[in-house]
Amino acid sequence: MPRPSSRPSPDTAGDPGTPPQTRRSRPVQVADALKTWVVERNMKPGDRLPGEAALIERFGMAKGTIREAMRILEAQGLIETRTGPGGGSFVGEVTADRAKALLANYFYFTDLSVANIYQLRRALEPELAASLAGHLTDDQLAALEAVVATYPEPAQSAEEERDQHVASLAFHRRLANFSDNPLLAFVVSFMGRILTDLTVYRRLYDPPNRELYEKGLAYQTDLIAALREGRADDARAIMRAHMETAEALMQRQEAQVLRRFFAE
Amino acid sequence: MPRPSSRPSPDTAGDPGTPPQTRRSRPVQVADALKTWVVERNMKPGDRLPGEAALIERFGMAKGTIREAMRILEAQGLIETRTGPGGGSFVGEVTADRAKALLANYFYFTDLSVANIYQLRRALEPELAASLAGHLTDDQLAALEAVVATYPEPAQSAEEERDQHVASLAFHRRLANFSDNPLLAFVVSFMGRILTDLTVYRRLYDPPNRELYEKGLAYQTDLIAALREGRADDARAIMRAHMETAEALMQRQEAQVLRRFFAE
DNA sequence: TAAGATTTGTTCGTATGTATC
DNA sequence: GGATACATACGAACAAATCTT
Repeated sequence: MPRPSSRPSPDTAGDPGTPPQTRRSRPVQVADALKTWVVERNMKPGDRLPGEAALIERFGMAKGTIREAMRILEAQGLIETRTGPGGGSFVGEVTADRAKALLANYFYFTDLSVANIYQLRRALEPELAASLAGHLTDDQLAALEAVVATYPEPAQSAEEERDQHVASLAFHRRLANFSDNPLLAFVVSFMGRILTDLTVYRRLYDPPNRELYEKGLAYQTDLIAALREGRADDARAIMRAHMETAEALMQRQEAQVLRRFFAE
Repeated sequence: MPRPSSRPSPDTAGDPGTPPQTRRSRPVQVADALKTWVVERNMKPGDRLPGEAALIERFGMAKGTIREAMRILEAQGLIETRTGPGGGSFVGEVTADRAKALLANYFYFTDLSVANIYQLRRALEPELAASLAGHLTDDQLAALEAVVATYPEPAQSAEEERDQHVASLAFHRRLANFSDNPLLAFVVSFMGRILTDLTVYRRLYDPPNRELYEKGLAYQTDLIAALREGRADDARAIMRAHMETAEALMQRQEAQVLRRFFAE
């Protein structure tokens, strides 16, 4: 049964002014078309896209091609898909987690050092703290205090020291998410994620430095007080000092950032 | 011709300890498996992955399923695919541009204001300038001077003012890419991209403010001199002052960040 | 509970396009 | 130009998930 092969040739003569540069596959074309379609109609997360059958008809392409296009959009977090009646594809909000995972893949190939990350933390987190001073609700302050309360005694080993550092990072990520600046929140939280998930702590010998530990934790109570009382300059100074301590802790543990892909 | 349908049931009884949470589709499973495969074997960009036929056999799945998996990886920039003899799929480095595009999609749903972006620019770019002072080659300095040379006369209209601001952003992005800190380079460059591509400038009336313009451009020659002579503190101060001027310019023009999806 | 309807998910076989030799 | 090796695309059937009755 010979099919008519009505598929239009990809290089249909015309359009000499726009060299197609890298000729894009059909699934990519469909994905791009759907993207602009969503933008033009100003669709919002949750709005439904045409079903497979409709898209097959509208684009005049086979089911497999359409499905590949949907997987492309899904991989970027732009749509979600459900089976069953009432199912279909829907505009999906790109979550912060997904955006961080996609960005982490970039840094899989472009390695980061602890020093690289702390250059940004030193610049950003003091500003974050200052901008939050006097703007946190009691609930938010309580949430921060709850994190502090989880810390156990001073670390007895490098492993415990690591655990405490991870817990401290949770404090910072929570703080970041209180910011009303989405970009600042994202960048700070992203660094926290990298340091939490991707960092290996090498120092398995030598006793923990108790003084360094206490300096590393005491700041949080002071910081919360400054935040509550709206002392922006104090909050900034406290955070700045802490960043230096934290970086020293990381260096002392010979921490390294690992290479890894992220799924979702 | 009845096919055997030897497809294994997705919920093959066992494994009660690991509730599969959100059951993942087969293409996603394949994509994840390939990701860990690449990481475990420490493969590098350009290394070749098994061909379609091999993957079909290894995973025991149909061609369409495998192809959807490849589109997922491709959409994330993790592989590239070529047709023809010697073709196939290859590990592909995630480019900075692609990472920025994926990240920009996140901020499509999480709107940014000019003030949001400048909060980070004020914190980061002075540090960037300081860290670069005394570390740039003559070629790099010449490249910066070349950008400065492209600026025309003081703007006669808000439109020209916009053009000059865009040109100035190019200066900053170039500077960012000279950094040996990939994270800092990425964040600064990303902000430059957003401001360049996504910003609309509203002020179409009122004469440009000549004094503001001159302050807005003179800094670049001073900055280059400070960079060349290794005066880190000066470079920081110059950049800091410029950031304030630039933000004022944006506010004066009532600039706004647009919503838009990015393709590649 | 069960049956039916609806929509995506997966498979198989075949044909076509593309780059290399 | 022809042969080869690979990805790309098509179409029809079947499977699975999920909602409704």
